[in-house]
Amino acid sequence: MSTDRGTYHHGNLREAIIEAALRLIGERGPSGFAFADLARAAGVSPAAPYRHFRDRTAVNAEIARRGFEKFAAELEAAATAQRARPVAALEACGRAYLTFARREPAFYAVMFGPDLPDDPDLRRAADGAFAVLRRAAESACGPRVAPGRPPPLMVALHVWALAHGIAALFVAGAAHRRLPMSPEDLLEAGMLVYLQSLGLTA
Amino acid sequence: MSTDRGTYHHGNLREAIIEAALRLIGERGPSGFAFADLARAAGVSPAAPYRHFRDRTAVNAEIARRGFEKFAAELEAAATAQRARPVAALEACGRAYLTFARREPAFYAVMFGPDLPDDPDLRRAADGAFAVLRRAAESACGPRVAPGRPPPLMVALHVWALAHGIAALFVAGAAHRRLPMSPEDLLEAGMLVYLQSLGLTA
DNA sequence: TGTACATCAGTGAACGCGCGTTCACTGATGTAC
DNA sequence: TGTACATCAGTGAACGCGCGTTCACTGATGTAC
Repeated sequence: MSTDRGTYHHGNLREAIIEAALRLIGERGPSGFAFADLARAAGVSPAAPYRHFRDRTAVNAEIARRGFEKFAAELEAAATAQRARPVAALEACGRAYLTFARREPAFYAVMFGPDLPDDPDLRRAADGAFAVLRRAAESACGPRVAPGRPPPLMVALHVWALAHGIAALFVAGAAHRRLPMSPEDLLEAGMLVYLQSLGLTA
Repeated sequence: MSTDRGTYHHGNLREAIIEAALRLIGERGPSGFAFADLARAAGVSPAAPYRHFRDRTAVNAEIARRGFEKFAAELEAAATAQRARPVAALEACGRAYLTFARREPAFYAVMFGPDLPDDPDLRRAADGAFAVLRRAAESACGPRVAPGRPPPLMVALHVWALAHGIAALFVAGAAHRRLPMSPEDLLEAGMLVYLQSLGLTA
């Protein structure tokens, strides 16, 4: 933020750029700013960011990577807090999904937005987040899946998709999309119906 | 497309601009082009589009509005084809959702993307599409909702969110997001589990 | 049917601006001796 | 502990470009009489 650093070297420009990008995304939406804006926001000459990032896409990739790591950690924390009750843990993951979308709209927008490169590190981070949900689904489903029931991987995908759909439509989505209940209640009700069908209850 | 029209007046520039925008969005993603590109793509001077659209956001709004109308029509057609079996009709709506996302990625990206104004016409069109799903849910749930079961509105929201989540993550989303099954199968399995729980089967 | 005229969609030249990128440079930092 | 030097993060000026927007205009179209 400080335009006057008082020193020639910034010290932590890389971090400052990421922070500036997150702030700008929060204010104006993703792709609502230019690469040069990052330099300006960090109080640095327009050439300086090139020492750290090739271009805007590289900044996005780094933001998304960190976002997925943070996301994975929060899902993990939510699941761990309910580790004694696997079905409740899975539900807690869903809730954590919505919480993340609400509290970190900038991360969320980049993580699931367009303009992301096919970076291996990024993919790994995203897979890591999904893996948390998958493990939660495996615990919830138990060691033996009854015939005719979806395997845990599919359960994880259903929860992911439902939570993502609710988050995209009603949390991160257009502000004018109103809902006669909270997104959390909508998700909880949906998961309840779904999990009951699998013979699982929290 | 034709740069040489041979006539001073274009005749149907408004349509040509919309078409050009859809084509460009399809090729480079939403926000992957400039307002001036639309004039170029339509083979017209850079000032011409101003006769029809204020700016890029206005073009987006028009695309989204048409997209929602088309979307509503396709959901309606899917439901009508199964009108004898209300639960199957609701499932067909879900499938139509995915089909639309796959066949009309440009419309889809704009309809659910950022950069949309809070236009009343647009909102009406979006509400109209949801209304189709809602009616399908009402038919599927039947006239009397058993106590403890979610009301039809909520069922419609669950189906909408699940379909939207699957579409966003695995149809329109990052190409690297792989799935060990088709999005259609994932949705069908999810709806099956969900509807079974409500005592509904197609 | 023909003519005059109003309308308005599209022209094309022009503008100022800010973006992305480069460049030779400068000065702070850390390390070898 | 002091000095010389290599490294490299950040400077600031400069560039070409294309964007968004404006303007007085032109010519096609439709309508009134």
